[in-house]
Parts: sequence; structure tokens; C-alpha cells
Amino acid sequence: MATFLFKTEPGEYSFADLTADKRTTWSGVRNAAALGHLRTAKKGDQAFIYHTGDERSIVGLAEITTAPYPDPDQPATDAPPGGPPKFAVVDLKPLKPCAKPVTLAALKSDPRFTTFALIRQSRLSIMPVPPTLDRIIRDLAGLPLPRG
DNA sequence: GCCAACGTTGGC
DNA sequence: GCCAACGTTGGC
Repeated sequence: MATFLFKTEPGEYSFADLTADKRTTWSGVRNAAALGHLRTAKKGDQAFIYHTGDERSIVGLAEITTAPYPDPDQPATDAPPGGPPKFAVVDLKPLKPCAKPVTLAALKSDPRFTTFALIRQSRLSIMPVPPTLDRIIRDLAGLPLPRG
């Protein structure tokens, strides 16, 4: 089981929205690097939900409930004829809010996170979380450890 | 194919 | 509100 970090602007779609919706299709990822990470996701993987803007914190944990599949919002005419779909999405369901949200400041001040993509690449909206950092974040957040 | 101009993200 | 760090676009 791999863990990812998904960024979202809470004014547009927050972890509370996901909790209310029970499930959502995580669409709108257009950045090539973020899409590359998204395509490595597998059903049953998990994702930290990170709020950008004023919150700048990991606020909850979600489960990726589908393999990546072509973005249903993408007009068919945008796809090159016979080519692979340009964009991908996954579905998510909420698992648990963080007992203690993990702030960007906390991660930045922790030397164990200096190589983490969230710190190094400020504009990346989807990234993998290495297992070591995954466990540290769950510990800080009061989230259950990854199964498996 | 290069690269300057422009647009976007997202922290500060 | 500013700006750094990108990505994209379009003229050449």
C-alpha cells in the first residue's frame, strides 16, 4: 500500500467536502509531473489531503478506491486519435480527519522532510509519500499506521 | 527548436 | 500584494 499527498484549495474542495460527499472523483489534475504520480496509484492506496492557502496543513486521510482512469470531463475531441487519454483521475473516499493537522511549517522545520517533494517542489499537486515519512506524518497527525 | 513573454500555483 | 518557481504559448 502506497501513500500519496493530494493538494487542494479548501475553498474549492476541502476534506470536509469529501467527508460530506462520502466519495469523489479527483479530477482537474493537469500538471504532467502530478499526473505521472497519479498514474502510479493503485486501488487501495491512501492519500493525505493537504489544504493550501491559509491552512497549509495535512488535514485528513483518504483511500484511493479506483485505479487511475481517463478523465470523464475531458472532451473526446481533445484526445489524439487512437492515442492514450491525456488526463487521468482516481476516486477517493474519506477515511479519517487528522486528530492533529500537520502544518507545512512543522514539516519544513523537521530535517527528516528536507527531501520531501512538498518542501522541494512547492507547486506539485500530487506526490508520493515515502514509507518512512508516511509513518512520521501519521504519528504527528494521530492517524492510524498504514496497513500491510 | 529556441526563448521571451505570459499565466498559474501557492507560500510569504 | 508580492514574487519565486515553475509550465505554456507563440513568434521567429
